Amino acid sequence: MISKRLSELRKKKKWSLQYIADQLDIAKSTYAGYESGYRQPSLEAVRELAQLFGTSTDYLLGAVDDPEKRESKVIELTEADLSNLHLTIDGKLLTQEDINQMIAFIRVKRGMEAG
Amino acid sequence: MISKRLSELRKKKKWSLQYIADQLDIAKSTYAGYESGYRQPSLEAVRELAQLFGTSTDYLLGAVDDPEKRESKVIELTEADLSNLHLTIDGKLLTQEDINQMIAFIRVKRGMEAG
DNA sequence: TTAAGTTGTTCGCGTTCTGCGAACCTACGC
DNA sequence: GCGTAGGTTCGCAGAACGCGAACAACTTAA
Repeated sequence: MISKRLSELRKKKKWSLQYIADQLDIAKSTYAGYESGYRQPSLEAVRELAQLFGTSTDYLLGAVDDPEKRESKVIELTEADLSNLHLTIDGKLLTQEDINQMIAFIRVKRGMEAG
Repeated sequence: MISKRLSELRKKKKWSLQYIADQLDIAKSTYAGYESGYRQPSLEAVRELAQLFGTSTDYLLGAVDDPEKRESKVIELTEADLSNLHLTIDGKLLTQEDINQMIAFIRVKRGMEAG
C-alpha cells in the first residue's frame, strides 16, 4: 500500500529517488526499498514523507483514499501555529525563524512602498 | 511520540493492554513495548491502532496535535495557487510578487547556510 | 564517438529491531 | 489463603532494517 502510493506521488512530482533520499537523509537504496515494497519505512520516515509530499500519513498508510482535500482558506502568517500548519519551499519545511524573517521582510517592503 | 499518545489514549478509554492486544491479535508484551517506547509498531499496526482509538495516524505519529484532525496541512509555497489559498501578514493579503520574493529570500538564505 | 553523469534496480552484509512467551510483581475480590 | 487481572521486563530466534556497491539504461558534455 505505502509503496504504491509513494511511487505514484513521486512520479507525479517528477522527483528522483536520490532527491527524496537526500531530503530524508537516507540512502537511495533505502528509499528504493520503500517503493519496491522490499522494505517498510520507519514511523519517523513515514511522517517525513507525508510532509514532503504534502499529504497525510493516513493516505500513505491507506487509512484514507483521498490524497488531500485543500479547502480555500485564509492563513495569517503572524499567527501561524506550526504544530499543525507546515509551510514548505522546494519541499523543505520552513522553520519558525524562516517565517519570522519573511514577515519582517514583507513589513520592510511595505514600509518602503508606503514611503 | 507514538508511545506517549498510545498510552494517553488507552488510559482515557480505560482499556487494558490485554484488550488492545486481543483486538490487534498481538501479544500483550508486544503492545506494552509500543507504549513503553521499547518497540515501534508496524505500519499496519499503526493503522489499526488509529482505527481502534478513533483517531488518525497523523495524530499517533505526531504529524498533528489534534486527535480529531484528520490531516496535516502542508502548503508548498512554490505551488501556491492564490485562487484557493490566501496568505496574510498583519491582516493584509500577500500578492504573488510578495510570495515570489519570499521564496527567493528563503532560497538565498538556504544557499548561504549550505555554502 | 567517447566520457561522464544521472536514474532506477538489486544484491550481500552487518546490525538492529521485532514479536513472542515466560516470568515477575502488584492490586483486587473471593 | 487462593485465583485472577493488569502491567512490566527479560531472553531468544527470526525478521527486517539501512547501507554501500554494483549494474544496465539513459542523458548530457566534451
